[in-house]
Amino acid sequence: MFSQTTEYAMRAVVALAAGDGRPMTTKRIAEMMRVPPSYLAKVLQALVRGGLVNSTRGLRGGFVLAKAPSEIKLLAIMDVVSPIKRIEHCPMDHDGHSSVLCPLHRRLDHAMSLVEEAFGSTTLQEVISEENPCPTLQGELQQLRDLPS
Amino acid sequence: MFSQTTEYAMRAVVALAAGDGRPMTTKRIAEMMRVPPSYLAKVLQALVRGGLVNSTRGLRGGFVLAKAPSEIKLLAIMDVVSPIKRIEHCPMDHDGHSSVLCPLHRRLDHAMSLVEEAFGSTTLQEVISEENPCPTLQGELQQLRDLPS
DNA sequence: GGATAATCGGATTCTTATATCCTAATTATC
DNA sequence: GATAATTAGGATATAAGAATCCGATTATCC
Repeated sequence: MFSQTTEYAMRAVVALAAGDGRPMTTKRIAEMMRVPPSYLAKVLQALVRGGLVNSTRGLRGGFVLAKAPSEIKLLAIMDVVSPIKRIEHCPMDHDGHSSVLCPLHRRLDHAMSLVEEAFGSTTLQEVISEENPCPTLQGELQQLRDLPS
Repeated sequence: MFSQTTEYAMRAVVALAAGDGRPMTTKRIAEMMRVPPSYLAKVLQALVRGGLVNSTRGLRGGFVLAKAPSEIKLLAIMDVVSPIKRIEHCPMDHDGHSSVLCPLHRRLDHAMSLVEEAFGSTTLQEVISEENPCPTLQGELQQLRDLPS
């Protein structure tokens, strides 16, 4: 239901949030989060343009979060790569003279509002501080911590 | 956020539910609900295959609901054309040895569950019996009622 | 039984999303 | 200043979704 790009964007931002604050390269994020590296590069560019992530080029460069994880909502990530388009007026009403939605589109829009609400009330901090039973990611993070600086 | 095909499928089924029970042709539904007729034909075929709609060929043929509107949930329509794929296990965990989701995918899956719940608890009957302020559809339905049998 | 109205199904096109690759620009280090 | 590491951006390929078209099939009516 969510686009592949949204998936990758969320994974990337989670990776950065779970890291130690030093810049992470595309390659490392890609390996860590199992994302196609060349596509991830594009997604990261979009996140930079969207103001969620900062990049530094050159040796020892990479990507870091632009704000603290507690300041980043999941919704903001989605908004960058494929924003939820709420239904403003009934798409069957070509003249747009009705500001009230028809029952069908009221339901559709309501469903979207639930998602918006869910992602709008969750911060990255919550996601990374929650107990993490995913063994794959756990292992990767452990390797990261074991790295020499 | 929902596919165009889902939109069209829901519109078509609402049209049938709001009708008088006589078969409606693709053309009429298309005009009524502002859907590309040739594509609607495909969507209707899918709905027939999914068991939500019955079709009769030939003169005076067309499409009718397979069940009463009170027996059809919005979720069933979505399931036919683009079913919600709940996240069973973390897609970053290639071995699939963890049945518990990681925090990120727990959130993503939860958002989907909200949509599933919303559409799973709404019947077509509720949608069509709700007061309908969409002037476009109102007009079309009025025309339909004024038709000679 | 023939003419007509309608769905059905396949083939095709168009558009968008996903993914890859290569070159240019940038920066730390030696 | 040269070198290696890294992002940025453009061009391109591949896949999937959306939409169209047309001939075949089916059913009704006269």
